[in-house]
Amino acid sequence: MAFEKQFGVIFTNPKLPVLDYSTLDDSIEIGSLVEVPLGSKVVIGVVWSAGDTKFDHRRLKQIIGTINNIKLEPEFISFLKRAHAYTISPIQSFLKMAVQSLNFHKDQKVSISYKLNNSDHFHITPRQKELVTYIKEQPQSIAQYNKIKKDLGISFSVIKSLEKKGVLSKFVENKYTQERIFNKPIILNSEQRRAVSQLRISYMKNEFRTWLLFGVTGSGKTEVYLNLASERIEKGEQVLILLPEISLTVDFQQRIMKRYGALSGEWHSQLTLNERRRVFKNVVNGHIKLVVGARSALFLPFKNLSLIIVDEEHDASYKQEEAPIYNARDLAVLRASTLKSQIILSSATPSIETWHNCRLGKYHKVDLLKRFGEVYEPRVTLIDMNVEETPKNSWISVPMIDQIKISLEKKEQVLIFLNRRGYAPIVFCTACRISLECKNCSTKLVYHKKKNCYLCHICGYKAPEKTECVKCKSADNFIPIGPGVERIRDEISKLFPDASSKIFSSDSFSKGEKNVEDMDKIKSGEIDIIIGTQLISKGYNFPHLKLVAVIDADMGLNAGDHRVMEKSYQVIKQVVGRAGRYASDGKALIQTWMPRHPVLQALLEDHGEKFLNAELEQRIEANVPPHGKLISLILSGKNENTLMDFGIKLKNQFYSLNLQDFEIFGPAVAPISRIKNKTRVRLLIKSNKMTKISQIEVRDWLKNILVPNNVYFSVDIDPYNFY
DNA sequence: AGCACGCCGACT
DNA sequence: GTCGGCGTGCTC
Repeated sequence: MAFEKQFGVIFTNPKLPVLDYSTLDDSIEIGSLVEVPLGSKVVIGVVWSAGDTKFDHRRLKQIIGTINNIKLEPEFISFLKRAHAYTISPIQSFLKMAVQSLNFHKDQKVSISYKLNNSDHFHITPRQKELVTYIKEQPQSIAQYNKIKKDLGISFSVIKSLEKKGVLSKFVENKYTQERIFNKPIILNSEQRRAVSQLRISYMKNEFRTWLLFGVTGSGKTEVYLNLASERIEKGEQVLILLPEISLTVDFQQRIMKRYGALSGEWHSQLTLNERRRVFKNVVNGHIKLVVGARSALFLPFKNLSLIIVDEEHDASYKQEEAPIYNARDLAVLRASTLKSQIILSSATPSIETWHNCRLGKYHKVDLLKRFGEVYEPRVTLIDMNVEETPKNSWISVPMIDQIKISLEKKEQVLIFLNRRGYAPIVFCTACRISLECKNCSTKLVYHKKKNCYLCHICGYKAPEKTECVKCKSADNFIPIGPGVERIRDEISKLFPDASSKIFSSDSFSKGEKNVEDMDKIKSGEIDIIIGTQLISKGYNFPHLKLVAVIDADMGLNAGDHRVMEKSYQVIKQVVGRAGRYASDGKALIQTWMPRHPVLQALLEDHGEKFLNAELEQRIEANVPPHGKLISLILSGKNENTLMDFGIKLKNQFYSLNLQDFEIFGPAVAPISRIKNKTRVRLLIKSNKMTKISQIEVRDWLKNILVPNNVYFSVDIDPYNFY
């Protein structure tokens, strides 16, 4: 007997409230993924709560049905709620990330394969024999239907009759359900074994800790966590590895393939809808045991996730800057805590927050120490640019040129690092003394020589080659100011015309097969000089690289926020770590105008821990995070007056909360005052102490703010950017 | 977010 | 009189 039940359903649209629906389906319960009618459309929702009895029953519409019988686990729902409570971004936005790939209306394509069972059937026709011989030669005696048809040109009936005889069996191939070979463990050194066993023991004691796996580049952190991952996977549990960049997942997949003989589930924003659906489905049903992905993979509804790994946990790419604004590393810790599972944050240059949490005893540190003769670190030399001169429009100093020359003569690979895409960051009209600006933002356009255009690095606006100066309407007086990687390459080509070079940045290296090719060329040493932005500092291994040359170490140090020291140290340390991982004579040259600066001294002395401790002390003294807390409020919209009015209203409301340890700054027009043709106004809330109660009050206040229709309002907890 | 409703000015 | 601008409010 089915009784009508009533439920509240939540949607993926933040503007929609929880709405009530009825159902006769007994299998529908809280957490069920459903389709419901809404207005004139059918939308996806999640059964969220018991129904509201006050709502007129006669007006209820019925739930159409569940989607593939998927039900979100209570643990996962609780994670979404906590993510919402922490970030103050609408829970619907997080839900959207969890179910965004569920366009199940279109049929999913599955590739059908056939597997050979026994090849010695007595009665067999010539065509059938041909097919049997063919399949025998295939790996694991499995062949895809499409491939059989293409290679042999046989008809489907041949396959069908063999299937009837029991020679072949149908096999719905799923590259994730392939049998895995877990018997290729890499031999660990004693340091790695110690780390693995420390983490394993903690796991077996059900301690559910957050670990920082701390070790220099090349100390083998990856092997340590892959070892632990294997143990979980063998038990049938799921493991998630988060990586900071999409481009890394390709490289990482090759590594996984080598080790496990199978691919892991891959998850990032560039997947096609079909791939996305397939991975989603197999994560939900538990077929995919290992997921390697970018930050959004954190919101996949795993069936039985038991270990999360955040590789390069310090990386700023984990911070999503668009709504919902969140830091995947922090939310990963949150998810692990709702799961009651272990989480490993891995880094050679940990973030100050994580370091702080270790010192407080909230997180636990496991070190991978250097072992003499196994891990090499390059010798760092600073080049004082106050002493060295470079000619106009060149940026490589004489000592650096000399070293590059020596390396090239020895056939050793060189990496030149400059954290700036394009040819020149500013294009200046000498007649009018103004520079080219973006049409939609208050930013300068960057000249890209290869693409032959001017690009806005904030909104992506592209101005064509023949763009004119807004004032004199002429394109004849433009000169490029300052260097980007493309310009450095020009300089390199002039200095070393015989050397082959390749630019490595998000422009030249985004997706597709050419990447793999280029990467192979770099890895094989075919390319003499790599010129790269910070993309190159992330996780790649270059076996032939011996010299790293940093063009401008001071670039990041000019930004005004509390993270400049940390960020500069991390990126330079990571890029320096690319050199000489496989040999003892790796070198790093760093050009700087501030050789006495603590960041550069820390790089020179190579005292990572000392730097972290000193930086943490300074933050505490200056009352900035991780001591205390920052919350950015960002208002954007067409009309600056409306924004300022709303900003002032917010400020007054904040004052009436009467909080002791909090201050509020602003409203003020943001440093980048206009993005995508919307004016931006910012406020900053700062707490001097970590008073939990006040924090909750601020959060509760922010959650209930009524935002005017023509204002976009976003809250950034623990901001990274202040523009 | 969509979409309908409705209030007001401009125009075949 | 009718068309269409967009501000307001609802979707169970």
